[in-house]
Order: sequence, then structure tokens, then C-alpha cells
Amino acid sequence: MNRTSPLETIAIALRRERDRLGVSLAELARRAGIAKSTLSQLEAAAGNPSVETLWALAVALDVPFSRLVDPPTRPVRVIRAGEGHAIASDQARFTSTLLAACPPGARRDLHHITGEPGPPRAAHAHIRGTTEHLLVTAGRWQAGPEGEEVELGPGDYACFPGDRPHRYTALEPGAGAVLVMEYV
Amino acid sequence: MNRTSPLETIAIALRRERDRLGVSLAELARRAGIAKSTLSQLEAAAGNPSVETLWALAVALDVPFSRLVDPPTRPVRVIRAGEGHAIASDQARFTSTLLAACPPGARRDLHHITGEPGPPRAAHAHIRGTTEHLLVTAGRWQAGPEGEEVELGPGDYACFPGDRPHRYTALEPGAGAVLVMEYV
DNA sequence: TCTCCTCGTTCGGTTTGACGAACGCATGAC
DNA sequence: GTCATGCGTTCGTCAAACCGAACGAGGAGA
Repeated sequence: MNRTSPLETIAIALRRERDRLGVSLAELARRAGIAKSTLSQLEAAAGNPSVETLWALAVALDVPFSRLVDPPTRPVRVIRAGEGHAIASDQARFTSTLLAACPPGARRDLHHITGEPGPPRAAHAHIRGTTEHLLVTAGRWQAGPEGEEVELGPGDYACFPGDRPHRYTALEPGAGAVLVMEYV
Repeated sequence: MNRTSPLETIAIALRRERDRLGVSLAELARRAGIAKSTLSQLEAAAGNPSVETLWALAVALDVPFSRLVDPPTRPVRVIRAGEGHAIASDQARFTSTLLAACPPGARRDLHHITGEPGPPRAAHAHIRGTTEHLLVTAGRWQAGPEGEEVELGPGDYACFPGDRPHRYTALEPGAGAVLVMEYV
């Protein structure tokens, strides 16, 4: 099942999550309260860390413990909006539309966002391969990569790359949406 | 966030999974290729196992690694509209609430469902490990595992095991929701 | 009863992971 | 130029994780 050893998996995950936070090896070691020599060896896939060590790192990285022992990430695969299959329920009065099938190896964190009219909320580019899914639950939104914003109403769905600068603007009071952050 | 230490979590998980398989401590140690003294101390929450040791145990127990380190999941979790830890943006008038962080190795398919009042939509049990996330966008719903249905209004979020029979009932015309099917 | 087996725990000895100091290498201030 | 700061790596020391052996407890069978 698993080709790569857990140690390599951890080494890759540590490096990936540390890059995501944009902190140095020494800084992360400080935050986690471990010797930077230990962390250096771990990122080199040399060594066999104890649970306490890994736990401290997971806390410092602000990720669930198990994310560090994830199987390695697979190459980037993006599913564009509209590629989902529409599935009709066998029972009447009920429909289910597949908005986006999850690519293998991707992680999707589920958020609920709300906004009020005003200046747009500018989001910096996330790590490469990030995709954002937005489904409006209330009010109207204007969202998307800079220069390619689209306007969305209740029930509308959009997905766009999150690894470029992008914005959210609430156009009506009490605007809400479901935001799914997808990391590959 | 986590009250119990990772070591206790592991100790409990080891005991639970071993009981599930119905094997003795010595037998499990044999299968995992570790000394039974080591395993004995781990189940007593004494010690600080290395990743290799834990990995061998996870393989021998035939469970994903994360099952040994993640605290047990609660059956049904509801986050009411406005509840949850909302993170305010640096730019005002914008909040983001993390509903569910994606577990490693999981796949999440994103659906938008609509329903009309009438008989409930009964869903059969999906494959083991499936979790469903539901966030209501419009109207009111009653949903959840059979006998544990909860009523949800706009903005409410619930997640529950999908590997048991469960139902969705729309209580108002034009009810809508985002459904995320999570497969481990 | 006695024997034999397996259970889980406890006890030294060895291996090794974690630590801290020192290293070489960059970059920036003066 | 020199100095200072921070980076990531390497090395020697020490604590501890892991191991194997021995232990007492319980059960099955002759």
C-alpha cells in the first residue's frame, strides 16, 4: 500500500507545512521547543522521531497531528467548475448536484464565511495547487481571482485557483457562503 | 484543543484496536515485530514511542496511522449559525469559521442538495468510514443518523457518520444545503 | 495433583533519539 | 574591509526507547 516509508512521509510533510507557514527551520524548532538539530535531521528523513517530538511540531505548525504522517501529495490536479456530475435522486422532490469530485490526495477544509458590504477582502496567493470552491448561501458576492471576479447569488457555485491573489466582496448585508479550501 | 495527551490517546487507541481484533498483547507484538515489553508500556501510557514503532503497530492492527493518534470522533456534531470559532478578517466585515479540517487521506465530494417537504429521503449506509457534512443554505432540514436526527436552519452545520442509515427531511419549501461526502 | 502453555508485567543491557555547542555559509550594517 | 546576525548542518554526550530474559498469574489437560 504505502511505497514511501513513514519517515520520508514525515520529512516531506514537515518541509511542506513549514514552507506553508514561511518560517525558518530554526524558528520552527524554537516554537516547538525542540533542538533545531533534531528538526534538521527529521527533514532529512534521517531519524525516527518520537511522538512527543512530532506532536510538538504539529502544534507549532498548527496542523492536526496526522497531517504529518499523510501519504505524500500527488501531482496537481484541478477540477474546473461544472465538471461535476449531476445526480438525480430516486425520490422525488430531492436533487443532488455534484459540484466537484475530490481529487485523490487532496485535502479540503470546510469553512463558513460571512461578510458585509465594504472594501473587498483581499486574499494573498496560497500555496501552489490550491483551489477554492465557493457556494453562496445568502446575499450576493463578487469573488474570484483579481480581474476575473464573478458575481454570485444564493445557490451559485464557483471554483477558482487559490494560488493567485483573489478577492471576496460582499454586495449585500448578511452575505454568507461556504468556502472549501482545497490543497493538493 | 486536545485535553488528553497524545500518549494517552495512543494508549487508549492501541487497547481499543487490539480488543477489536481480539488478539493478545503478545500476539500483536509478534505481528508488529516489536518486543511485547514495549507494547505493554505503550498501553500503560508510559513511554514515548517512535514513529517506526507506532507504524508497525498500525500495520499489524490494519488501521490507518491516524486512527492511533487522533482522538475519537464524536457521533454527531452541530455548529449552529453564529456558533463556532469565527476568525475575523483583518479587514472588517468578514468572518471565516472552520467547520471541519480535512483528515489526511480523506476524499471530500462537494454536493448542493435541494428538497421539498414530504417523506424523508432515506440514505443507506455508505462504506465504512464515510462522514457527511451538511450546511444548510435555505429553509429548514431534519437530518442525521436514524433516531438521532437534528433540526437545522440556515447557516447551521452538522456532521455525522454516513456509514449508518440516515435521513434527510426538508421541512420547508425550497430547502437547500451543501453536502460534503467524506470518504476515508 | 503436576505439568505445560500463554498471558501481561518488570528488570538490566544495548541501541538510538534528542540535545547543545560548534561549524561553515550567507546577508546586511557600519 | 570588519562585525553581527541568522541560517542549516555536523558532532559528542546523555537520557530513554527498545529489546530480551525472567517473573508470577491464570487455565487446560493428563
